[in-house]
Amino acid sequence: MKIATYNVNSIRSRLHIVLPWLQKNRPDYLCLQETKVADDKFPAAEFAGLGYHVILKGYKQHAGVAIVSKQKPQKVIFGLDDETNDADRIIAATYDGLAVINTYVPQGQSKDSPQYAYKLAWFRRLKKYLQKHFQPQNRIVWCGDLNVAPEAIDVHDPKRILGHVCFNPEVWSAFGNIKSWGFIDVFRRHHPAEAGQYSFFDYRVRDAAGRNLGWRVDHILATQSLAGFSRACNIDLPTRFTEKPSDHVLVYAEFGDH
DNA sequence: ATGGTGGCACCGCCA
Repeated sequence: MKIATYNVNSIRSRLHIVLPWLQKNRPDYLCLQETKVADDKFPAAEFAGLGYHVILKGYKQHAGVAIVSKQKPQKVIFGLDDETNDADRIIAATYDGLAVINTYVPQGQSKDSPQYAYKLAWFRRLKKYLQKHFQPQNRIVWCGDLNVAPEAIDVHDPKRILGHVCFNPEVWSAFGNIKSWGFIDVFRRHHPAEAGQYSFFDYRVRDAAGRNLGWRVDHILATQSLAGFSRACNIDLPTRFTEKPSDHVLVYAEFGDH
């Protein structure tokens, strides 16, 4: 089983990257974030043309998530299933005993902003959601743009970046609280202590990708029963070195016996 | 250095 996650920063502006990647690599699942498109304008036919199903939720302008899959999803949950819901930030589906949870966690803007409080609360809401809908002993993969760099080796300049909304003890604790529910960082399982592997490069930093000035904020996590079978997890840097790239790159993992 | 770039919406906002 192959799964990938990619913050596209507009799906309509990234089809020239996504469709060839799908065709070449044929993953079972591709989780997309920041599709930035309302549902009726999502380019679903392009995915159907490659033999993929797609479930999606987005409103105009910001956020938006989708799961592209070979198999038809059985049960789909849109949003956090609470009052605020945030259906354009989390979408989950089950496929024959596997649950795929795709999230676009709020970035948080700055530590003194309401958006940051919202981000921290978002992790608490996610914990409730997991407890309500899922069980950690089952096969679950949680992936997406989680807007957290978990360790010093996940950013290019930890001393300078410390205190950022994606890199500080408070978000590490919020993220750790979700992980402790039952998730293992699949990338770190295959690359323990390896620094310099990033999934996000700020557009505003000159030649960020060329100079490898990045952050690892896009993740693939899995519950123990699934993570035990992971075979590889890698960051697809070439998705950054193309025409009109997203500021994120694609991350992919493989599970199973071949 | 209080910018920089990019995307979508509108004429700012979020990242």
